[in-house]
Amino acid sequence: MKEMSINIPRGTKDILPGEVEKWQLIEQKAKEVSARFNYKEIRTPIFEHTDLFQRGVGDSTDIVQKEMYTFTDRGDRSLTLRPEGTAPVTRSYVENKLFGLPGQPVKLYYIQPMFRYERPQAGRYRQFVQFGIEAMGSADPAIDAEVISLAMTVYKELGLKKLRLVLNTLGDIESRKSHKEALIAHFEPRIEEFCTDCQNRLTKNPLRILDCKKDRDHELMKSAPSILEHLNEESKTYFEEVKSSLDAMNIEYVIDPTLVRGLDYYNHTAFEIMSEADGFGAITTLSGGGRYNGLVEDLGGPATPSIGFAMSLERLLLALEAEGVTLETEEDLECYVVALGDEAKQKSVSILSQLRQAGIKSDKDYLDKKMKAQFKAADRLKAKYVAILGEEELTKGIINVKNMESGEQTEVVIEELSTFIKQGK
RNA sequence: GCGGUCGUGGCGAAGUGGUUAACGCAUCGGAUUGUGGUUCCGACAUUCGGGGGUUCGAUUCCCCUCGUCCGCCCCA
Repeated sequence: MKEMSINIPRGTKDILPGEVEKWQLIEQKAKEVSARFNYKEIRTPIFEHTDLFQRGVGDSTDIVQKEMYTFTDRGDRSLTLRPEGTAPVTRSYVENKLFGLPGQPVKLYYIQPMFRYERPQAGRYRQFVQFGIEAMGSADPAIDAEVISLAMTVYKELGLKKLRLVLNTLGDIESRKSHKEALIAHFEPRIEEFCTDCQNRLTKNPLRILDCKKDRDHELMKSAPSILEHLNEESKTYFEEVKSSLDAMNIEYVIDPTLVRGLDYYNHTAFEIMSEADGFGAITTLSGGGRYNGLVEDLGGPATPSIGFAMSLERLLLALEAEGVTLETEEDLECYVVALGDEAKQKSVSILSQLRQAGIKSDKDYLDKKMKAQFKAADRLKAKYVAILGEEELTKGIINVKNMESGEQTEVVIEELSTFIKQGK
């Protein structure tokens, strides 16, 4: 590297040919499954007003406190590269009055890059791509199950097997309040025994103490009041119906009462899908989601019960690799045109054009290589056929077509080259 | 924000305080003139992330810096 060269920003990645085909494949799968479940794509801007995330995601969250890419534009507006997809989609839903569309609920999906300022490590990047869906305008527990099912379908159809669906409920506002009070009462007397993070969490969001990895073995952790004990009848019933809908689809899950999602807007159903593949790394969460019945209203829209999830495509790719799933992405060349001499080279341009117009994947040499080197190039590109054009062929008005697998060579009238190759398929 | 690891040609990877920095892969050229995948021969780092210091002399020792990868926090 020369000292003047500029390299890629930390936590970002170039996706080069050879790798990009895998992306195309999983994106295509996400889109196809979404369409099958009747979700429509939505695209929102890469940046939004900073306020959107402060209000939507929550001021107390790590995302807002320390991970946002925020900048001021020339008009002195504070803007932020979106760190997640739900707040922007909700903003758009409200702004474009999608609640007034015929055909409710509104079911949307997106595949877009997200940005968070964090130290990169395996499965964590500063720019990463999330595929996510939002089902807005229904409080039917069956749609919670549909959302989960959609995520699982994408994973399973791509070939992942070692998956673990973790399910929890955070209850409605009333249940959460009751649980929160119980948690504070439980931890407060002995909070000095916990890490400083937990001490801060006590007042801000005591739910997250349960999520602490440092103090997980503390005796108060095990005896902590569970949300499940504080669910009111309505919340309890809701959770039961989500579970029975999952059962009806034969989707397995484990209940984890300590599962707490990191964003403020969640209530009722919360879930995460993890990879249990060996050697996956420290971060095992492939996707996470949950219900957010208050968010639309918080952002100025009508009360709109909604649920969604987001999955990281980077982590999906890691999981596929960890499970040894190979994606079929190879596409060989159909025909390579070898031209010898100036006249043939000129002619090869129109021949290539003929092939490509006929839909045949083809190429030629542009480095003025000798015949032997042209063959090597054709070989490396795994060309099925090589069409050879030299002086002899030119005078006869034909082209020699060699089948690279069999070695068989055939004289073909130039005008019939594409027809000949198509027949060979 | 904290901790660990590493940084030699396009890639992988040896190496030593001191004349020409192994090797493998890839690439390019050649092995009698228009035919590939095998084989053989040849070419390919004035330079060891960057800067400074120690030294007669550093890629190898020290400091700083940048970057990588991994982990913590938290998450997708």
